[in-house]
Amino acid sequence: MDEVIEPNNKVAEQTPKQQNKQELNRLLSQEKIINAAQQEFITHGYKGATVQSIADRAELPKANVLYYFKNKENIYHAVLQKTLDMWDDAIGDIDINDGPKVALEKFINSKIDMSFANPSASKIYAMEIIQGAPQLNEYARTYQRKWVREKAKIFQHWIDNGEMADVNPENLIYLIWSTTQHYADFETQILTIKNQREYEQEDIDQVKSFLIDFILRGCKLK
Amino acid sequence: MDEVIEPNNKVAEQTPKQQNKQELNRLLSQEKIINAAQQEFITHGYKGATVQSIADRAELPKANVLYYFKNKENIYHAVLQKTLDMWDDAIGDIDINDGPKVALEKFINSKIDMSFANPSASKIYAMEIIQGAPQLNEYARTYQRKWVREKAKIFQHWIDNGEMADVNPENLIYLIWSTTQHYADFETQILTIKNQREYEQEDIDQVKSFLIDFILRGCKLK
DNA sequence: CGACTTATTAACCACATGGTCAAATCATTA
DNA sequence: TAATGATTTGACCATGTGGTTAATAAGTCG
Repeated sequence: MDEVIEPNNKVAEQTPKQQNKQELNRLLSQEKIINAAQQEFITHGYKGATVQSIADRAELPKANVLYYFKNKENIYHAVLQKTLDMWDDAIGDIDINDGPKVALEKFINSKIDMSFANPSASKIYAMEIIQGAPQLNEYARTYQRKWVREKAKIFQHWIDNGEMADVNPENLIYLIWSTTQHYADFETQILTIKNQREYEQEDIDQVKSFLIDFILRGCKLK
Repeated sequence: MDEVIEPNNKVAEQTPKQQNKQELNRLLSQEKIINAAQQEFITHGYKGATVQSIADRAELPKANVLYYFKNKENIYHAVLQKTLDMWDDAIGDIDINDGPKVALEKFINSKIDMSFANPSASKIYAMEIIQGAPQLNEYARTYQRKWVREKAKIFQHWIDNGEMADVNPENLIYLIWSTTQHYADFETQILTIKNQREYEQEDIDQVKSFLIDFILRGCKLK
């Protein structure tokens, strides 16, 4: 009886995931291209990554890549967009109701997870900022500025309430960003110093407990 | 005919500071080129920086630039070398005789000063590492690995001696590196968020006291 | 099936760029 | 001052690369 309102109708108009062979294949190709491009952009920079090298890595002919994305800049934008989406998704929020200790733990945790799970996104983002954020200025100017000021206000509230040490909230945010992202961006350096080929779960756990412990203590929450 | 093989050949090979007009001019041009190249490499990446753009910025004809540096790769190496030299010079050492508190204060201080005084060097270095350190692998493998292990040992000594909290020394070093360099590498982002055009002395002092305070507390030194 | 849309790909091309060269100029030294 | 060497620079060229095109194939839908 509760046979739903739409039995076999075209539901899911929002996300028409795979309707037919063409559609499916198109999405697949686009993703292959974006992933290939991401790697090429990281290792060779925007100008250094050639459409041909992206095509090779995606195992598609160059003309086919240009068929899906009008031009190289378009590919880059797609990569950047994917990066920002991931950032927004994965970024743990800072909830005033959690109180400083739990909120910080949650936040640091999710940042570290993101860093280790997808270092490529972090790297693309970092390079973009270092180069002067030609494409992301607007993003920083609106979205991030708002985010930082909002969260800073929450920290300030806790500080005024005597719930944590009187540290500058903005600098605290930067400290968390920088320390967590460092393990993604400087992966090569850290692994070389540690003489390891890649991170292990143990490393991740170790970093996590170190940072949470250290930062909480810095905030007099421990 | 042949005026001797090497009669009065290049004297003063060590430090021929300024002997004559030519020598002086050569050094001047080389420095102009390296500085111009540094900026171009930061904003456009290795491949994206053209010899022509470097020449323009240095206010020299392209052929002249190629006269002083055989090719583009050579220019890049010079920029990288300058960066590493600066790193080595400016990096405050960690002296076991200072004890943890003073040693950390000194170290953080010099790192921050370096970051704000020469963000370009930090950026070049960061980009190189993010891209997989194609040129700096050897540097990390030998010099840095040794440095980190040496300093980690000093921290461990203090920890064993009960002079500071039992934090992982290696992660502590990364934390200091990442937090201090962040203000150079992500300068664009931070300034955009703060809605400022450039850092002021006040900002530098503020960051300095925040970081020293926070890190010392994290190490239970305060 | 048959009309139509979408996808695939080799062959091209215009142009930017790294690097060379040779002729002219400047500096140094005997 | 003359000889020698260092520097300067416009003109040039080979190559790599982003992007186009056109012809063919594959998929879709009535």
